[in-house]
Amino acid sequence: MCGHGRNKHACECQKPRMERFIQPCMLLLLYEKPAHGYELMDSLKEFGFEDGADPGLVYRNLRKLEKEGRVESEWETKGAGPAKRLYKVTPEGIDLIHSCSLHIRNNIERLGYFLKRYEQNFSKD
Amino acid sequence: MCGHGRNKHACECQKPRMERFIQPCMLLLLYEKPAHGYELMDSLKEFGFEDGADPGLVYRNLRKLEKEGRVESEWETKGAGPAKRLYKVTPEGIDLIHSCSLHIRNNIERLGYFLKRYEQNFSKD
DNA sequence: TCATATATATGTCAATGACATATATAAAGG
DNA sequence: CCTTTATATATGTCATTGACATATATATGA
Repeated sequence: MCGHGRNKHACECQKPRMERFIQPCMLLLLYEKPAHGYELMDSLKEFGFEDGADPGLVYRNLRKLEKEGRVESEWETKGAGPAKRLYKVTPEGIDLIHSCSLHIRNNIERLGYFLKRYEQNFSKD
Repeated sequence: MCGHGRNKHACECQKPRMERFIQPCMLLLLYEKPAHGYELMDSLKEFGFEDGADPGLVYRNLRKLEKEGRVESEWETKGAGPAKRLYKVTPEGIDLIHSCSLHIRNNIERLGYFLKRYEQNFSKD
């Protein structure tokens, strides 16, 4: 089975990977509330990353975003469990959220155009 | 400059690649009318592939789709210019169009959810 | 003490896309 | 006739990305 919600279906095609979609999602979550990677893995479910996002993806993207100055972090040694790195968005990160949202708008338009054209060919009216 | 139409903007983030989006677009075009690669490169503009799609992408995807039985082709030696390969969609290709359209619906939902949440944070009301 | 939950990090491989380049044919213009 | 351009297909190479596996360490609870 593939997909979720109303669109769950037996799948014969490859899953679209939503490439790079994880980055704006992580940034938006961090904008709403500073968090550490382990939390993000879970809250990314809200954006459709089923079963929680892959740890490798999350941590590597966090480090990449930090190298680019989009987020910054500090170690939290206090509290329960092993030390965690608390991430916050920087102003540059917020800029990235804005420009990503424009791309996402574009993509919705393109995908919507595909669907419209798809339905012109296949809808049974 | 990045993007097109209403959403054209000065870009500071990486271009989303619309990974695999080219395949359903090619299949839908071929469903509407059998064509050869060179034509597709041009008509993919309608789906937002600016300046026409990359020849490498188009031809490699055509060969891949043919290997998977989603399209079939025959050489056209007649007519003007060098020999061209005329591609048609197979029933398996049509199945792929349908399941891709479900994925695309999912993606629109996910992207729409991101936008909604983005606007909750940033719209200036 | 042993298993489990929390937390971060890296290794490896395949899929994908971007860009460059190779090839051949035909038409058009000088 | 020769050169340029348009048509047409195909491959080479490299970086990015994602999927999956694995390594590591700390605290908690049974």
